[in-house]
Formats: sequence, structure tokens, C-alpha cells
Amino acid sequence: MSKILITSALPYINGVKHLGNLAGSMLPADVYARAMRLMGHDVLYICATDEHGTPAELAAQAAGMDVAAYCDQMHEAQAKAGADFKLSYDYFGRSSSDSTKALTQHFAQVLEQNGLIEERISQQVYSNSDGRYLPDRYVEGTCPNCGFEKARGDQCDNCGKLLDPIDLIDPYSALSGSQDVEVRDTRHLYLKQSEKSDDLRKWVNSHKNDWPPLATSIALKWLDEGLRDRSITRDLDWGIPVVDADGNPREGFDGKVYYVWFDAPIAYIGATQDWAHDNKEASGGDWESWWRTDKGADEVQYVQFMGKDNVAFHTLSFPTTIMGSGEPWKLVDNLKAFNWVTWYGGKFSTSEKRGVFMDQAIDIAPSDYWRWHLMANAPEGSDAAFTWEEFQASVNSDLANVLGNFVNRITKYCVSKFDGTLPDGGKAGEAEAWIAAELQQRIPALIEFYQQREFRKAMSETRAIWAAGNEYLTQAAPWTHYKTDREKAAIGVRYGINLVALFGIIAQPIIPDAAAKILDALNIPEENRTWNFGDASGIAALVDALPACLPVSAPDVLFTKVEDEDLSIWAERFGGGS
RNA sequence: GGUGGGGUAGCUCAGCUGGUUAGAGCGCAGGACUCAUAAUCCUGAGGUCGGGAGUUCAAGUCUCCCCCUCACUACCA
Repeated sequence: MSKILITSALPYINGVKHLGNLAGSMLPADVYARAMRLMGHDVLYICATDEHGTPAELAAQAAGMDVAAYCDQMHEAQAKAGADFKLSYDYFGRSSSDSTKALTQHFAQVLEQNGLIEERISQQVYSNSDGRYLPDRYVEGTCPNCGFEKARGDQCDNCGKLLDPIDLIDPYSALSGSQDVEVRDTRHLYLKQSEKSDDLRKWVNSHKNDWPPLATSIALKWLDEGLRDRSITRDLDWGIPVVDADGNPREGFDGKVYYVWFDAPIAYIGATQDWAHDNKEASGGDWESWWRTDKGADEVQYVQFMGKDNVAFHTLSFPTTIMGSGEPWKLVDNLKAFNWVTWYGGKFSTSEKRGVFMDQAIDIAPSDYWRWHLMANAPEGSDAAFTWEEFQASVNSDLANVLGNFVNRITKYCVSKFDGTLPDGGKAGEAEAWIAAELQQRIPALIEFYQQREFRKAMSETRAIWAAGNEYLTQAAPWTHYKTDREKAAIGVRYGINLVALFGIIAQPIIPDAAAKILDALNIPEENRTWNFGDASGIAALVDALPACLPVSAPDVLFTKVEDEDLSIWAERFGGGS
């Protein structure tokens, strides 16, 4: 047993997340956490809402709310969406917590003491009518390169050229449209990540074999281009106040806060502190053994899950913070990065409300359906297209036909022909040897895929195991033996029911609701639902593990099929399809 | 523009350090079975592995050029 710390990239506060966010960080982290718990590891799965930054302020403004109240409300909404999808966070915290505030200020102080932070002056566009500084992309104007009139300050959508907002001709605020904008000098703190380049490169290279190529290639690309120092403060009200080396409000930094990307990863630690504080029995109040390598965290395996857009921050900026502190904080061990789930040719977008969002998804289909489909089609190797047709195929074929129907056919048969009692007797023959051998090969493969965080392969192996159950029944055919050789029918049914239990056990990380229904129907006690399968003989024994005379009932139909009419309705409602 | 992914059966994707007739699921065709949510099981058809050149006894796999697509490009997060 080992200690495994799991974090998924913090979902931003400005709205309930879409299926792309779910599939790229929160859901795989949850599936991994559940699988590792079943294997007996001591797992701590931490997540939180990422609440600071300009978009939060603007979203609150648009909602006519105070930003803190807005965040309260959206945090609740996201917590509910997560609970609806059965995300098994040990703690779902907030980056706005006092603990994260204190840690952020602490890190800034030690980084400054270590000479890794310095003040610099930069130019930033200020909007007089909005009363705020504008992030680059909130400034629009005429592109100095191609003359396009609605170029954004960071990049022109017409010619693709990267821009600096102060170069825009006739700039105006994208928020209000006002042309009353001016360029002002503004003072900010810069994190000198360039000084950590060599250390970072060494560290990234040491993970070339255990991180996905997507993660190392992005990190090395930035390093190859030469790390630039990054400003870690912003002209904003909403966020963590900037302090000086003594921890007092920093002179000249009124109206400035730390950049959201500086404090967001620190919130992994802050949320762990909050977890320890709020869950005294589970934690013993101890967060340090998870994060301080001098307090046991060097024994912890730390796994981060994120979309590819987050990789640079998790492989460069945050590690600079950790390493630069000179303090014994835990660095990530394994980093799992995902591509995007795409939506009918484009991207899902929270700000443009394009795609399917978690609250809507749960409204049209049970969480198990989504969990299965999104994991079976996880965007691991490349972007993965979401289509309603594929969703329907996953649910109907994999869940309803292969798994659901298997459970249904053998439990019903047991109830009707053997009075709902697990039958005794019979002698194992060829079919029984076949399924045992099949499991001896597939169960270890499945476990290996989970340990490697190869989710598509784990899902495909899971499905193959379910399908093997159907093949076993074809081979054993208890219904043909029933009239002539009751013993032979009995062993087929008994093995079949044992397979039902096993299929429920291996399904738990992915489709926890259906798995619980299956295991409850067979009265499998909690302690027998784990993944302590043992060696090859232990695995072979799984096919005949249930106690004699176990009462068996047929659970209600586990998965109803997605009909063609459903697809038309959803395509109509969400704009996809056709 | 730069950099990095990806381009393999109708669709979604596996194919590690190059090595026998290129794989899976879905879909499709045929057959079997009838316990079951017209479910399941078996068999089969279907690909000049984006294009071109090269290295090699041997290339989907390595090198170079080109095409398409997606992402990142540091103040959205």
C-alpha cells in the first residue's frame, strides 16, 4: 500500500464546466482515485474551484453580483455538478480560502528572499470608462499588420499574428466598447523562472519515460525557446493581496493582487490543509505528510491530471515556485495530460456556451453513461470528437448490451430455474477452464492499464472482460443442459453469477452507480468489493468465489438504451449532430 | 510565422526500441443460439497505413520535403 495524492486541474469559477473539462481532468482523476482505493492504496483526491482573476470579476458583474457572493454561488453549483457525476473528491475546496491566501503570500516572500522575485514596470492598457486595467485579450482594435478592425490585443483573428495591445490602432475596450483607453505604466512582481531553467530541464528530462509525450514535449518546447520571467501580479481587486518581504501590505501595490496562475496551484496545498482541518478523524489534522518531504511526503506518489493548456503552468511555473522556495515541498511525480474533446468541428467553450455542460448532461442521461463514454473515448493520444452517435453506441452496445444484458440474462435465469439461490454441484469442464484462463490474462492487464493511467485501454479491457462473460455463457449453455443434466446447468449458472459479481467489482471506478446496484443485488459485502485479486490462482478462484446458497435477485434493468429520437432531441437542443 | 500533437478499415481509435499474411470496437453481410434489454456468440467482407523521395536484406514504424488538421505561442484561465 502506498500513499497517492491526486489532484485535477482546478475548474475555473466562471460557470459550470463542460464535458471537455470533465473528460480532461476531473473524471480521469476520479476514475484513477477510485481504482487506486480499490487496490488498497491510501488515496487523497483534492480539487477546488479556481476563483480569482478578471473573468471572475466580469462574470460577477454580468450576473449583477458581488464577486465574492458570485463565487460562493458558483462554487456550490460546481460542487453539486461534481457530486452529480459522482466525483469522489476527498475535498473540493476553494482557491479563495484563507489557507491558500496565507500560503501564496508565504511563497511570494520566500521566493523574494531567495532572489527569485523582482519588481518591474510594464505598460498596460487602462480603460477609463470601465475603471480597470484590461488584460490583453480584452483590448480590441485595428490590427497593425493586416488592418482587420476587430483584432484582439493578444492575437489577430484575421491574420493570426501575435500582437501587443499597445500596438493596436484605435484601441477600444472589448468590455464596454469605449475608446477612452490609455497606456499606463504599472509596477508588477516578476518570477524569475529563467534562473530555474536548468533545474527544470533536468527534472522534466528525468520524467521523459513516465509522463505522456504531450506533457514533456510542451515543457521542453518552452524551455528550448528560453523561459521568460513571468509577472505574477495583476491590477485587480479580486484576489490575494500582495505583501512585502515582511508580510505587510506591499508599498505601491494597492489595487494589485497575485496573478491567478500563481495562486491556483498553491490551492492544491491550501485545499489539503482545509481538508485536514475539516476532516479531523480521517486526516488526524495532518496535511504535511502529503506535501512536506521532510514529514513523509517523499513516500507519497503525487499524480496530477490536466488538459494540455495547463501543462506549462504545472511543469514550469509551479515547479519554479516549489523549487525556488528552497523548502521541502512535494513536486509532482506523475503528470497525466489530456487533449481536448471537440464538439462538431470546434471546441467546447464556457464563455461562448458551446457544447454540453455538466448540469445539462446530467439532465439528459445518468452519470454512468457519461462516465463510461467519456473514459472509453478519452482524448489521450489526440483530440477526440464527441458525437451523439458515438455516445449512443457506447451506451447501447457496451453498457446496455454487453454488460447490462449479461447481468440480466443470468440473474433472471437463476431466479426462474434455481429459485434465486446460487446452485451447488457440477464439475468444471472446458468452458470453465476457458473463462478462468481468460481472466488470468485479462485482469492483470486491466490493473496494469490503470496503474499506467492508460484509460482507453483500461476501458477496452473492461469491456473485453464483460464480453468474455457472454462468450462463456454461450459455451456453457446452461439452458440446453438444464433438462438433461441439471448439475452441468448448475455450474454454468453458478459461474455466470460469479462473473456478474466480478463484473460489478471491476466496473466500480467507471460506473459506480450501476456497479453498486449489481453488487447490492448479490449481497456482496463491502469488504469483498476490493481489487485484492491476488496471484494467478487467486484470479482463477474468482469464478467460483461466492458462498453456496447465496440468495440471488435480478436487479432492475441497469441501462436503458438511447433511442434515435433522443438523439434528434438532443441535437436540436444543443446544436450538434446532423 | 514558430513549436508540438495528429493524419492507419465507412466511423472512433490500438500499433513499444523497424522484422512473418496491419489490429480492436462500432457499423455492414452471413450463420448459430433462444437464458436475456431483437440481446448474445461465431464467421466474413472492407485498408497501396495523408503524398513524394531516401536509408535498409526488411518501414505504418527511421531520415528529408510537401499537404491537411488540431493545439500552444507566455496578460483568458
